[in-house]
Amino acid sequence: MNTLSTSEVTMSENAAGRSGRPGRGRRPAAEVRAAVLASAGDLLLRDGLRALTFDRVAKDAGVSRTTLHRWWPSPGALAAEAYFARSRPVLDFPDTGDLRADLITQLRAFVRWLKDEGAERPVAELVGAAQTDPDVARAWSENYALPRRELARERLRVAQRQGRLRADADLDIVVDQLWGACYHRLLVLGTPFDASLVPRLVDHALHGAAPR
Amino acid sequence: MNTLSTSEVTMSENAAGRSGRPGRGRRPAAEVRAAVLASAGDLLLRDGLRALTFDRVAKDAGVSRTTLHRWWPSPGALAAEAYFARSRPVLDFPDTGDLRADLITQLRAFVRWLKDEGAERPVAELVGAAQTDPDVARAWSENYALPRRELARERLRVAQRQGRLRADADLDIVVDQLWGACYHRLLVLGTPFDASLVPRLVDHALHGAAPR
DNA sequence: CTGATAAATGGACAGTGCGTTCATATTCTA
DNA sequence: TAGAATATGAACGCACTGTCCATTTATCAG
Repeated sequence: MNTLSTSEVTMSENAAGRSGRPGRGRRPAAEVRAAVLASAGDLLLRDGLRALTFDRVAKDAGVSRTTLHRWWPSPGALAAEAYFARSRPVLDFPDTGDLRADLITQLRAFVRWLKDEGAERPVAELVGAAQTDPDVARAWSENYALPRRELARERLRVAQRQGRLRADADLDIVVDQLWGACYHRLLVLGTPFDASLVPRLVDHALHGAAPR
Repeated sequence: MNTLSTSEVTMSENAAGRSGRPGRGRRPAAEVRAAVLASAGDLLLRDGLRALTFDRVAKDAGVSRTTLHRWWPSPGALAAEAYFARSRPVLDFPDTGDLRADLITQLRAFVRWLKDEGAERPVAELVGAAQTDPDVARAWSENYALPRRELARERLRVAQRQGRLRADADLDIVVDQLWGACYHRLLVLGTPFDASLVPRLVDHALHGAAPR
């Protein structure tokens, strides 16, 4: 059974695609790029990563497939770029002086981004593709994972200097235990969770599970 | 550039494959199954999940491609089964009475399994494939992720009853923060780690990062 | 303004892999 | 031992990638 048969995939001619142009010749780079990213983003959100092929993007964006091969090494890499182009810029990490509150704020925003803003599937699929596609892996770490981890680390460093974290605390581990717990459920276990998990998660990371 | 060109993939005729048989007709089920799983496991370990196609497994195992379609819904699902057939059975969780020591033992075994026994790539690739292949997802959670989480939870429950964990501790979160931290680095960040991480990880989970 | 360069286009082709069907030969089982 | 189950080879259609090409047009340097 082909789970990706053509009939299942709705093909909505993209608005940005090919506005009544003639057949051939060079077109403005910005126009082409915008049409491609728009179509790729739509496809990723609507039908998932497996539906995002060069063939479909080319048709939907009104662009030659050759052009896609020219600029993106793989459909996955295009998907990653399209997703980042559309998702919000990285949020600054708040610093209200209250570490617990700031961690809850930021982590809750992360969970809501996943659960309420439709990021869950694209994120899971992109991280998934990154495991076998080096181009996706690079795009993901450079554009998303590592920058965001750095923001978290900075906030934790400040807290540590202020004595709100132990001097010997390993800040990378704290990050891994906060965000990694969410990714663990999302990617590895597939068990549900929502923003109500966040305060408990932060309290566990700050105070541990052992008796005081 | 095709990173999977035929020339790069060494094709080693599998030992279990087709020992000088005639062309047609039914063959012993056990023989066929063993040859398939052996070839699939070899391919997965040697060349990675993307190289594990029905075509290649069929040729390498000396088996008809039709047979593979009959018994496995996708190459990913076959890869998952092949990997579990070859990896060690789930280890019992030790209970020496020392929770910290037991957690370190078990988590260290996990990290060593990843890093020293070649499980890192197959695990990452299988979890990756699970994000877009429901059959892989099911095989992974049923055969690996959920059973192992249950073992960890049981050990934690005992500790909690003995007062070694707070009564209001969330045991799922503890699991997420221990194993999830490793998966976070493996899958999301792609940053290196080894068994020396484990004791710090356990101490953070037990006592938190905040000052006492 | 103009000529050189860069780039997008449609078209075609081969290669790989999936999914399916079929008649046939063989094993398994009741 | 008869009938059911199933592995086999072969073939076909389909989707997608990767690559080439000649042609047409945008862009930019001088």
